[in-house]
Amino acid sequence: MPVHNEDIAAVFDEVADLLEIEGDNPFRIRAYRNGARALRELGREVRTLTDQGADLTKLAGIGKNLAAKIHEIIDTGHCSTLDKLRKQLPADLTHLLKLPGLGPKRVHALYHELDIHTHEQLERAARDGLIRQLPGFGEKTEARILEALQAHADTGQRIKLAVAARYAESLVAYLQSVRGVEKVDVAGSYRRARETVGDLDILVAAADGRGVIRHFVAYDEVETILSQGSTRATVLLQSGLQVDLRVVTAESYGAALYYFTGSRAHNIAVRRMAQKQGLKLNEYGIYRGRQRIAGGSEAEIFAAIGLPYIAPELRENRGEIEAAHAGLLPKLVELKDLRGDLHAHTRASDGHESLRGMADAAAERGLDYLAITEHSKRLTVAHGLDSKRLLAQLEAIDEFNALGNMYDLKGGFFSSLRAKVPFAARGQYVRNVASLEHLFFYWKFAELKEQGTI
DNA sequence: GCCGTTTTCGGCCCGACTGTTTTCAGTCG
Repeated sequence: MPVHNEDIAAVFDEVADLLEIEGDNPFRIRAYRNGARALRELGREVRTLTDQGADLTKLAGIGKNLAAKIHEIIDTGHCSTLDKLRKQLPADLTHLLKLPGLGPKRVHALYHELDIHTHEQLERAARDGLIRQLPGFGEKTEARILEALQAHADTGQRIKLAVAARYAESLVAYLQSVRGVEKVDVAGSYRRARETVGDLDILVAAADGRGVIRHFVAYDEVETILSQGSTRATVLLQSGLQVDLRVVTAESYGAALYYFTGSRAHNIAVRRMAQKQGLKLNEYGIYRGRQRIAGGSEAEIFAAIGLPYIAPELRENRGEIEAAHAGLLPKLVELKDLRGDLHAHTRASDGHESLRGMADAAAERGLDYLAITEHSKRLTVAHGLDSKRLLAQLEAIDEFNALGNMYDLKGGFFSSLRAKVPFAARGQYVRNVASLEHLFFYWKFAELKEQGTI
């Protein structure tokens, strides 16, 4: 049976969970979690490395011990450390950790005091009022456990970045309208532009945190307030999306933005770096002793720790810090780098603009070329072009192109026979890049035309 | 359990909020 990185990472995570419940050395636990993350972010199968006889301890976060366990899992399909732990503790105990509000200490108490290791047992005990009797637990905790069990089915869902953007943008607009708010940003994985987002981390600069937070929790779409203090609050929206808000003063804004953009792994690595320089980095700034030496902007933070600016999209501790040190950070593709659009429709099929309108829009966006990719006659609902109309459009395109640089489209217009990708709405045109097939159709079409075949 | 510009031992990121306490442990991000 093939063993994938994810399988081994899951073993390490479970070992970490069980060790945590047993109250083991926190640093040993962290080492297992770091090992799991290293495997998930490796980018290739560790199995191919072992097949090649590579030394796994060369991987960051993998030492002699974890390397041996990886070999064991690949060779035998088992991890003796996990097997041993599972004999001591029921395997399903780790599921309780997933419930918000239940950490290792409480799960430990629930298991050792009340022999609880399943959701069903937990629910029964909570309903019978047994949980509130445990030391460190109370009525509220018991009630929250019941709530968490109820909500458990629909938690932990990640949503696509574009969907998150809809919630984020209206929340940002709302917060910007609150009096005293100086700046608003969405941090976290949203700012790092990950494909999916688990929750929204919103940062606000304002002198009066309490006032901002009062407005925040009163937002229309807020369903539940999970916590509310003077500098932070957490809510659930009606959609189930969790939103965390942090409020800091303007002088700490850069440090806070950096801190809450993460990723966690990136933060830990950079803090270590700062520590070695005798500096302390937290969400309020960079400190030498008690003196704050930076904090207002991210640029200040990077300057203070001696790194060039690292774009949020790169902050995953996957080599970007080393690359920054070496001056080898990659140049990211930006909107302004986009030279052309290889998929566009006009009113001739199901677009919303004329050829001229599309050319104007392309020129306005600074594009060099634009491909018009109408539907073929096969797609009647989209008013696809038959050969006659297609030829007429080609003529029109040729006429436009003959106008030279009037539109400043260096590559000009060109056409392809059909588009398989759905129509991209105006303003979203950068999202769709035509497949090679479109180009193929274009070239072939041009060739046929040159030959006089069509 | 990992790691090393204080390298084989002794460190390991840091702070806010909640609930249960009566000064703090547990959880979370």
